[in-house]
Amino acid sequence: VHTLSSLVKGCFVTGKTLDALDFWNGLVREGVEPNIVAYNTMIQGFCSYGNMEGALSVFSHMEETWHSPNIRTYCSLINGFAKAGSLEDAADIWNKMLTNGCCPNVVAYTSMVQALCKHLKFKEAHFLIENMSKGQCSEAVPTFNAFIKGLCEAGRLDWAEKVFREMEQRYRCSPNIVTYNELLDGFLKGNRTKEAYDLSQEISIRGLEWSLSTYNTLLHGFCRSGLPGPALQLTGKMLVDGKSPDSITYNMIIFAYCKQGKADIATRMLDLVSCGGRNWQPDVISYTNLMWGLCNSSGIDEVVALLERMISEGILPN
RNA sequence: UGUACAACCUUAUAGC
Repeated sequence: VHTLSSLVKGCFVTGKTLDALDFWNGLVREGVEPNIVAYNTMIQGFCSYGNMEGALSVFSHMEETWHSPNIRTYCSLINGFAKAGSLEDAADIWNKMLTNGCCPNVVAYTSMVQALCKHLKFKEAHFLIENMSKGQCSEAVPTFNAFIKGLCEAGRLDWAEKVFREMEQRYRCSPNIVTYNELLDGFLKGNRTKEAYDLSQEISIRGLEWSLSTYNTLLHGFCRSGLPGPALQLTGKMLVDGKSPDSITYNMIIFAYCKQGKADIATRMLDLVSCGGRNWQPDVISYTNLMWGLCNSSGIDEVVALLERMISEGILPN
């Protein structure tokens, strides 16, 4: 059984879902009796690819053979359905979990809050959080983060701010850098620049460290507002602070140049950063954006050439 | 020796 779990896990992490299924079917047919770990590995594997039919079929097999799911099983399924945007299915699993006498942990709460937020059920999400025990609340940063993100995305910034204050004062749960990044992004996208700035200062005051996402979030705000000065200043600060840009950083800058009609600069930037010993590889997004930029400023030939270059580098068009 | 990357943040686009 241990071998089965390992094989299945290996197949999933390398993207070979079908092989995972083959191993599973083969060994089960030969009389290997899957245990809870093997079942969870299979279910989590399917869920991580959004293959909820696959996950459910394993789950049914589990029920038919009288194997009890544990909290990990339920978490995988709820999270899978939350990501797939299926609130009803997530709620079904949640209820089944309670029926079977399995108590939700903070991971389960986080996924369920996500599912509710996707459907703008903020009152219900709040109610769910209220149900958590005191001890759970203090450990539930991701749960509050999921809630805050949902509120920000829906433009309910004031509500998000309220949750931000309450999580600490009422629930004794200190925000982390992710919490700050989400709010920062929310304020920037809502054009509440002053509050965004204040918040960015508060991070260091509170003894937290800016993450790469913090820089990227701010950079995106500057690029979006067409503020090349602050944007360049921030990339400078990034390097001084010892943070290496990633694909998100590069793609944002390339796109910003394209939007300004400066596809030539964007092209040079891509070449500069990806060639000559640099370790960045442009991805589909980089190329797509650059092609879009070239469409506006160059001839079709250049665009086609870039497309061919992308394909020759082993990146398939989406 | 097996689920141990089970949950939370940041980038483009077209179509519907």
